[in-house]
Amino acid sequence: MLKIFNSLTRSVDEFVPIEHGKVRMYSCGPTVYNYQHIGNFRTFFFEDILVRVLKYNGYEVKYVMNITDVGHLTSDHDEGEDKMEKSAKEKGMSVWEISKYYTEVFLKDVKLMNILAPDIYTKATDYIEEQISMVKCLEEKGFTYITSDGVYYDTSKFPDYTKLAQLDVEGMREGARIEFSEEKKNITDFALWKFSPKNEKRQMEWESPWGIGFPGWHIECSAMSNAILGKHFDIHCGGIDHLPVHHTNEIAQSEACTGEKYVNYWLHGEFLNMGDEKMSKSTGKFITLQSLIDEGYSPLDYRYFLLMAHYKKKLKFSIEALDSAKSGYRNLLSKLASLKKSENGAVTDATILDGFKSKFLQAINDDLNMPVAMSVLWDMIRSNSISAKDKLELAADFDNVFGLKLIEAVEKPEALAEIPEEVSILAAKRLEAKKSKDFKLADEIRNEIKTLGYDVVDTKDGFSINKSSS
RNA sequence: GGCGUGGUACCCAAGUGGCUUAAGGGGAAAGUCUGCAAAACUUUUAUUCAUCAGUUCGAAUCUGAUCCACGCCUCCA
Repeated sequence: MLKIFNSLTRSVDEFVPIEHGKVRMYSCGPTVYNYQHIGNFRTFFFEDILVRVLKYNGYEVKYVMNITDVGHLTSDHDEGEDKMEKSAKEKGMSVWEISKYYTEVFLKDVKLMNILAPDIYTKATDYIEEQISMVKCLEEKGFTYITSDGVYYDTSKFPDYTKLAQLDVEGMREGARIEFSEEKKNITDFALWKFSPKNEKRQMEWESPWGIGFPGWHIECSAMSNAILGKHFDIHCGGIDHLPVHHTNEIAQSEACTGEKYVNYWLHGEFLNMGDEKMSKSTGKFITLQSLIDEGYSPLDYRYFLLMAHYKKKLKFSIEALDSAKSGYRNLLSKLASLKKSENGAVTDATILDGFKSKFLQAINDDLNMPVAMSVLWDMIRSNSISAKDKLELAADFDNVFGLKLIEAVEKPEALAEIPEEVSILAAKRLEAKKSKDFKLADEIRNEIKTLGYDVVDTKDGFSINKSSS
C-alpha cells in the first residue's frame, strides 16, 4: 500500500487512484528563460521518483509536465516584465529562440540525470485557445474583473481560496514587503490575462475577447491539465514554493470554472540549500548540472546524493556532501562489478530475498523514503546469505526506482575505457620487473604511469589499469 | 507583524512513544591479505538525539519555555 504526504490534508495518506490501476499526474515544469539549476533538478528528480514508485507498484501512469514559455513575470504582483521577453532582450535573441535553446538544455540535463520523460510535455504557447476559454468561463461565472492592465481573478469569490496553503490573508497584508496595486480588490488577486503594453510591441501576444495580450502565468497549468488529463485527476506536484501562490491559484481557477474537485493529491518537493540558504536564480547564486559535470562529477553522482535525503526535507548542498555521494556511488558500482565476476555460490533462501524485497517496498511506499530504501540496498549487498546472482537481480529490480543505472554501469565499466598503448606497455614492463623481484624499478614504473594519469593495481594473476580519479 | 519548517556522530542523513541501550552512506582507525601500495574482507567509531522543565511504566519521538538556523507573505523548483 502506497502512502504519500498530501499537502491538502497535511498528512500521509493512503494513495487511492480515481480510476483503478491508473494514475493521472501533472507537474509544473521549468520556465525556459534561463538554465535550470541543480535545485530545480531536485524537484524534477523527486517527481521522477514518484512516477517510478507508482510504476513499481503496478500503476499505469499518464504523466504530463508543462514547459512555461510565456507569461511568467519577473515580479511586482503582475507588474514586472515577462521573464521570457526580458531574457530575449538581454541576450539579443527572439523569445522563440530563447525558449528553444533553454528547453533543449533542460531536456538534455533531464536525460543525463536519468529522469524518465513524461508522456507529454506541454508548452504554454501551444494552448493559448484553451487558456482564453478558461478565462471566458471564469468571466461568465462572475469570478473576474478588469483593470487597466488585465483581467483579474477575484479571490474573495472563492471561499476555499486559503485552504491548500492555510494562508492568513490578514497577516499577509500587514507584513507585505511590497505595496499592492490600487486596482486589485484583494491582495491575493492575480492576473488571468495581461494586456500588451500600449507603447510597446511584444514578441509574444495574441488576440483575445479583452484585447491583445498574453495569458497570466497560473492559467496555463489549469488549462493544460484540464485539456489533457481532464477536470479531475490524481496527482499534481511541484516545488514547495508553488504551494502558497501558484497551486493555490490553480485550484481557485479550475474549481471555479469546472465546479468539480480539481486534484486529489498535492505533493511538494523541498528546496536544495546552498549552505543554509536556498539556491535561487534571482540572486544569481546557483549551480547548473553542467558545472558539476565540468568539475568531474557524473550527473548520477548528484542523483545518488539526492537519494540520500527525503524529498520533504531541506537538503544542504556542499561539495563535501557531493563528494561523499560520489564515493558512495562509485563504491556501490565497484561492489556490483565484483559480484558480476564472482562465483554464484549457493542458492539463496527465498525467505531472505523476500525479506529484503518487502523492506524495500515498505520504504518506498512510506512516502517515498529513499534513504531507507538505499540502506536496504546496502544491507542486501553486504548480506552473507545471498548469492551473487541474486544480489545483482535484486539490485536491478530496486534500480527501477533508484534510476542509478546500476546494471548498465556493471556491464560496461567506464574505467576500462581507453588505456593508451604507452601505459599498457609500461604496465607490462612493471610486471616483468616485479616477477624478477626488482621492486624498486616496479615502483618507479608505477609512479611514471601515475604521472600519465593512470593507476596500476596488482591482482592475483597480473594487474589492472584504471584512470586516476580526479 | 503573520504563517511555517528544522536543530540526531567528524560530514551527509533515516528514525517521530516500547521491535532501535538511534538505519545507511562518506570519512577516520585497527586487523587479515600484500614485496609495497590499492582493492577486498573483518572490526571499531552517538549510553546519546540544541537547552531546560514536564507528561508517561517507558520519549530523540508528546507538551511548555528558551536558544539557534532557515523558508514563505515580491519572482522562484
